[in-house]
Amino acid sequence: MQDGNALAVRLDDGLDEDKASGSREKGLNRVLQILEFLHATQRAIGIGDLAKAVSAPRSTTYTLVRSLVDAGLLEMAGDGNRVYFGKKLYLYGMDYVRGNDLLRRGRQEVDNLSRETGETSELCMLQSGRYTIVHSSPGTRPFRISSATGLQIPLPWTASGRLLLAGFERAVIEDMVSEDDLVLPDGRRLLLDDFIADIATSGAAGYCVTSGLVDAYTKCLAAPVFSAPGKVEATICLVVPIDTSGEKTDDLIAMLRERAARLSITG
Amino acid sequence: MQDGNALAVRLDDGLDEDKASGSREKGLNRVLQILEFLHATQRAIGIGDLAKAVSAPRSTTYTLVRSLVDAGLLEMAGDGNRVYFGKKLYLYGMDYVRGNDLLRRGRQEVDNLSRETGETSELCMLQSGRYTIVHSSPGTRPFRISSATGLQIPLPWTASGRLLLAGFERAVIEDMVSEDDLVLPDGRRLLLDDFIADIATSGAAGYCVTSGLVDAYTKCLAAPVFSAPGKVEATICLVVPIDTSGEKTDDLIAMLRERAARLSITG
DNA sequence: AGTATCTGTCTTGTATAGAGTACATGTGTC
DNA sequence: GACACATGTACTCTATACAAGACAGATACT
Repeated sequence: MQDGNALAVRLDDGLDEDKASGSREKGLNRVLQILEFLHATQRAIGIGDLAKAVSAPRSTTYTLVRSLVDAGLLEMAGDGNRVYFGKKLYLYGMDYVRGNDLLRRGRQEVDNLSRETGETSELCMLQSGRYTIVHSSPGTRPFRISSATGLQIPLPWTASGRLLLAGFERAVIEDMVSEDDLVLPDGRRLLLDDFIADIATSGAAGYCVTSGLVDAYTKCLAAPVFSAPGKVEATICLVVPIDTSGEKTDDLIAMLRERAARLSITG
Repeated sequence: MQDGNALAVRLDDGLDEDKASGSREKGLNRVLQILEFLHATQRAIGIGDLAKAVSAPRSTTYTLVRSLVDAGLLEMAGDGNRVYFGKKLYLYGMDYVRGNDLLRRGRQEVDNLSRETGETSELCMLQSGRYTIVHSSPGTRPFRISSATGLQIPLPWTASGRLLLAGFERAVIEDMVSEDDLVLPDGRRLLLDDFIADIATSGAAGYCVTSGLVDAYTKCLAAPVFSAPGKVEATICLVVPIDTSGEKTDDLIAMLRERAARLSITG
């Protein structure tokens, strides 16, 4: 592996990584970076490469990985000297689901929706200032739009993003959305003001539709799930072909809004 | 802190906790203890209480929890100043499932089994030297035997435990099984030699049945899932009423073994 | 009012965890 | 065989992360 950068991934987001560089770094932070990196790459990696990837000293990485493997948060992957997430993280994740009504019911509802409509359906939330697909159910189309659970996408690219930011101060939104986030995959550039206006109208309307934003062939319908009046905790959304008729789209939106309302906690 | 033990939970297992006590402790270890404690208690807890529970200084606990909350591994629970597992752990857990064929297929198979037989079915694995219920599907009996995912039970109490230890050295087994583990819930005491003999016969037979071990009313049927010839990676098991007829038991065992074989990777 | 017990933040000294470096071992290539 | 480049472990040295304690603000009970 001469290039080694085949694994290059955006890490410099949630945790501000590099700072003054050369300096000594807290072990816990290194661990958080390791986990974040594994989440981004979605595959097992050798310890040496891992050290490079999170730009940590090799010796440190070895000791940290040993701790994590002993604790079961990481596991040595089958073929020898690679590590990936471990069973413990799965167990903790299940604990989270159990303690979180919204997630549990939301997953169920999303599965139902995709089965009933045949379209890809997703449950989305804000995760440390970023849009995250928390659960996704594929739908039955021959060429289905796949998007992995846990994928993080810039907020302005999505319908759900517009709903999730409802009620936030302008300053907070500016903080969450980087310049890069405003550039769509096809190179087009959104204006921050337009985006903020979209947020307001979507919030008022109680749903949001975006067409051809992340790609040219799909349209995204989303409805907000409230954890308290005015507070959007999550969204459920459907990804449909962009040429879906207006009538059908309206039906799906109505369906989506009804399900979202059922999931909401109307305190 | 004279009492404070309302929250006392067995923590002194995987990680050897107390050691020389008064001494300074690595932040990462404290974090691992915190996660383990939350997993054991299965509920949100105040930061002050958390500090007591893992016997860490309050100030340290505050900083660690802040880091973990910022990273999304923990979340402040709804009502104010309590913490519990966060979304990130769920996402990491899903990554684990995705990267782990056996777990993914095993969950599926267990769900099928419990639907087809109506009995409680479980997927079990060794997790840092302890028996762990990795996935469990309830079955349809009016009074069903419930056992939570992630629950850890002494190996000698279970049929799966006997299969999971197949092929291990006697010394290793002695190391994994404490004196307490040999005492059943009703007070009866198993002999280590008998247990080790059970392991051998179960391994040879390719299945294991235990009756009335954890409680007087149930019988546990288990079959091994292999990750390589001779290496037991997991078990699938059925929990049935103790008075299930011999004939029906035999049928279920045959079914179980067939499913387990299908899950196995026969290198 | 006074007392007691929380929570959350901040500051300071020092034990120690992390960084750097070296070395033994393994593997592939020329 | 010599070289380049991995992995995994072991060793010091010192910058700093942890621990302890003080502090202000809440809440609660007498």
